[in-house]
Amino acid sequence: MPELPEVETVRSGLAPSLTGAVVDSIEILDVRSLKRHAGGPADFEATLTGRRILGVVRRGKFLWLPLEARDGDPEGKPIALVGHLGMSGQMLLRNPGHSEDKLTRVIVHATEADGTKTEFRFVDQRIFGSLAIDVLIPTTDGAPGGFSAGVAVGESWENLIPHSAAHIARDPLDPSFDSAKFLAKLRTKNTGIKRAILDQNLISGVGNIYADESLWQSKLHYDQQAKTLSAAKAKELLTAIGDILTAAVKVGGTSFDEQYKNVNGESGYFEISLNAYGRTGTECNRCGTPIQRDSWANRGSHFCPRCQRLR
DNA sequence: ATGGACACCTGTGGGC
DNA sequence: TGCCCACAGGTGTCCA
Repeated sequence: MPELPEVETVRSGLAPSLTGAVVDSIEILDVRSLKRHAGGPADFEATLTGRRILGVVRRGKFLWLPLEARDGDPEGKPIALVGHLGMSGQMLLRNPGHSEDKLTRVIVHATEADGTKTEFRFVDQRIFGSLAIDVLIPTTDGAPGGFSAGVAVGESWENLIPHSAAHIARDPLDPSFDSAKFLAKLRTKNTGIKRAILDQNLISGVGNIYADESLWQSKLHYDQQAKTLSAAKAKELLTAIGDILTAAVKVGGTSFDEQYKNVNGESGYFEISLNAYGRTGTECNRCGTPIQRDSWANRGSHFCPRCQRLR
């Protein structure tokens, strides 16, 4: 469920507590949450325990925590704890002794830089999300691997990205996002516009909610071929994406059920301003026509059949 | 390069 | 109340 604004809300919530914190111990309640860790649960625990966390970084929907190097690291390569929330993941910070959170899969016990004890709890209903330790490699453009405003320890990890996230394009809130390059590439794509903006190799961070919202905002049908967009229309769409993601980050992400929570276990409020997603049958806020939901690519697409015509 | 189907999972809500 | 089906914010892989 979480898209860029939800993941950014989690990132900014984790950073003050976890930057500079040291991992004391790990509790693995469900090994399936570690399925993307190549070495298995025992290796995960051994590699993470005793490490200092250097920062909290995000690109698109991927989060990672660069870890302090130590003797015995394979090939002396820097590593990070990489997290993805999948459809239903949550990362909660709890005081020791806090009541248990349902569907908790992994708990990392840590001591913050000021000595405070804390618990980082990875909660995930559907287990499409994961935690894994991965090597960090240099970014191809030499710029920082992702977004990590604020506190940090050192900068040896700055221009690196986890190997498992290296194929993910920069997101539109990344200072190193190249708008001109994205727009040019978008207009060569021989595919529908929604498919294109959901392609994390082209632009990252956009998921089903914000895709539908951005297309509604710029009056585009989800199946409109990307290559038919004028330069101006493509730019209008990118502006809508940026504006909507920014607005959603400001209110702490979107949530309409128990599945998305910030690190304190609280929900966001963006649902009040959704114009298309989840509004099947209700009147379009622009023209009054009922919003339609089509089955599309094994999921749903919400749009106004009058404002967003296929051309 | 593109797209479709499917796999990975659990939980909830609606209809009957 | 119980059962079955549809549906849910994502990603990766295999196969035409």
